[in-house]
Amino acid sequence: MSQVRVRFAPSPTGFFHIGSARTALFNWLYARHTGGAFILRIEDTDKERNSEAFLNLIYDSLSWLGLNWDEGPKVGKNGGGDFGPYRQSERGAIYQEYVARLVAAGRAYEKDGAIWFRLLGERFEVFDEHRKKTVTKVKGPPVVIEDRIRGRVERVEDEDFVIVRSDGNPVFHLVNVVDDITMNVTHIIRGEDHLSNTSKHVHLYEGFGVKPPEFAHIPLILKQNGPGKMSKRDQGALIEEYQRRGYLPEALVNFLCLLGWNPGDDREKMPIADIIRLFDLPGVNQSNARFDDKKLAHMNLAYLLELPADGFVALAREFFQRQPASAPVAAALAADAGYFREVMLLSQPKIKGTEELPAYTTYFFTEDFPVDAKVREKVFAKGDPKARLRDLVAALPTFDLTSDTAIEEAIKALAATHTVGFGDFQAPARLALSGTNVGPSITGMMRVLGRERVGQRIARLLAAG
RNA sequence: GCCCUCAUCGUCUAUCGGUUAGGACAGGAGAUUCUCAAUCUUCAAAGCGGGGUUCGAUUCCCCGUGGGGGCACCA
Repeated sequence: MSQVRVRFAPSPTGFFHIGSARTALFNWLYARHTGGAFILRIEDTDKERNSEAFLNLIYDSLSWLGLNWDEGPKVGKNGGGDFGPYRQSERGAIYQEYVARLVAAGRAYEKDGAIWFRLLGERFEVFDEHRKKTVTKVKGPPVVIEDRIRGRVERVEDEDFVIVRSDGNPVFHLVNVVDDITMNVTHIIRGEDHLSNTSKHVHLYEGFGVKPPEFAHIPLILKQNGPGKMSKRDQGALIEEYQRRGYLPEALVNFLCLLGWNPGDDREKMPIADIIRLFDLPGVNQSNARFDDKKLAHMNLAYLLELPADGFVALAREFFQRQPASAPVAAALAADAGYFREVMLLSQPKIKGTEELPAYTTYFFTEDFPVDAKVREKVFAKGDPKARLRDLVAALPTFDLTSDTAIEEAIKALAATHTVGFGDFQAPARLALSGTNVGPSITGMMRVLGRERVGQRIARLLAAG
């Protein structure tokens, strides 16, 4: 059995989105599972819509997701593999040669300046109601595709089709097939939206006298609200967005695997090594899957929680460095990495995603933080918060602020002497220190902020009202 | 309009003819806690409809219905 060779063939005409990522992922998984080669081929024949920025986005997104390619642009020193070049814009001569072969064999002909592929079979004219014109149909046997995921699919291709436009540019179907032939691709794993095109492709293979590779058409990802498949314009569709929001690529990859595939049991969160081991084409579902950002967020949370301290701090640092409007944080980051670290570690078990970090931690980095009026009203409506704050300020100099447990003991002792509960101190103190009622443990906040700032903030709240 | 394809809780899915139809996310309730999360317990929630085949169909076949995709000198 020869080596498996799969490819991912995006065109740099737009943002890199979830659907493309999953197609790339399934190809990559299959290559890694079988010990085959994962090829990246850039389909940049559409000169009008191509852009270098989108091309770089493809490289960046794949790299971020951890989908390394064995052949393709940016691999090695010369060209990136033995079957290059890997950008269609550099393969014009190859296409010309293959078209010439078809013409020589009588399987292609020129008409209206374009070159058409000739189907075999009886030909007849018919008026097409839908297109309102007379077309030449060809009566031939159906193309039979033994798809590795959908099973047997039959389809009749009944009209000759253009393979080279009148401007000289070859069309997608032609270049796609020629590239797959010349790159020795063994398995074509692509979205179901290409299933109907496959009959054209099979005819082309036959025209070239080449046995078609295996086909595996994977289900599409549907947008979570409204009808249709997910496209670049849909909410949550862009890989770039998750990158910017500080999602963990491992979490996104794990989530994407579960859209249309499962290990056969109840396992969901699993290391990539396990996924590679268990992934196979027969395990891929046939039905389309709807994107669910809640489930993705949950997966991200699960990965976030088990991240080691250093990893989380590094992630937080990267995230804040990308944020444009976080001057106080940036300053703190530069001035006191230790303090930044303590603040972030306080937040790790509490937040659902890195993107919550700014709102969750601003008051650690500035004295100029807002006080939530509603929370304030609520806190002041119960018990005697001012008395508790005065007690706290008075006792503060005697507190051991080196550990959370010591602080907890101290507050409990203080509460006991005033015959009130821990909560009577917790709520007003939290309001004073953070201006709100959500956040890390009050003991952790006191420890990290330090005696001086804790005293000042409580005093400030007391003075204000 | 034509062609292809799919069909289990709201969502992602398990079940390869016989199950109290299981799990996860989301939702409800409770526990715990120093707020909020997390965590744990728990509740509610599904086989699109109609015909077959079979002792027995969610599972196999057919027809509907519904969803998705494709029908270019886009990729």
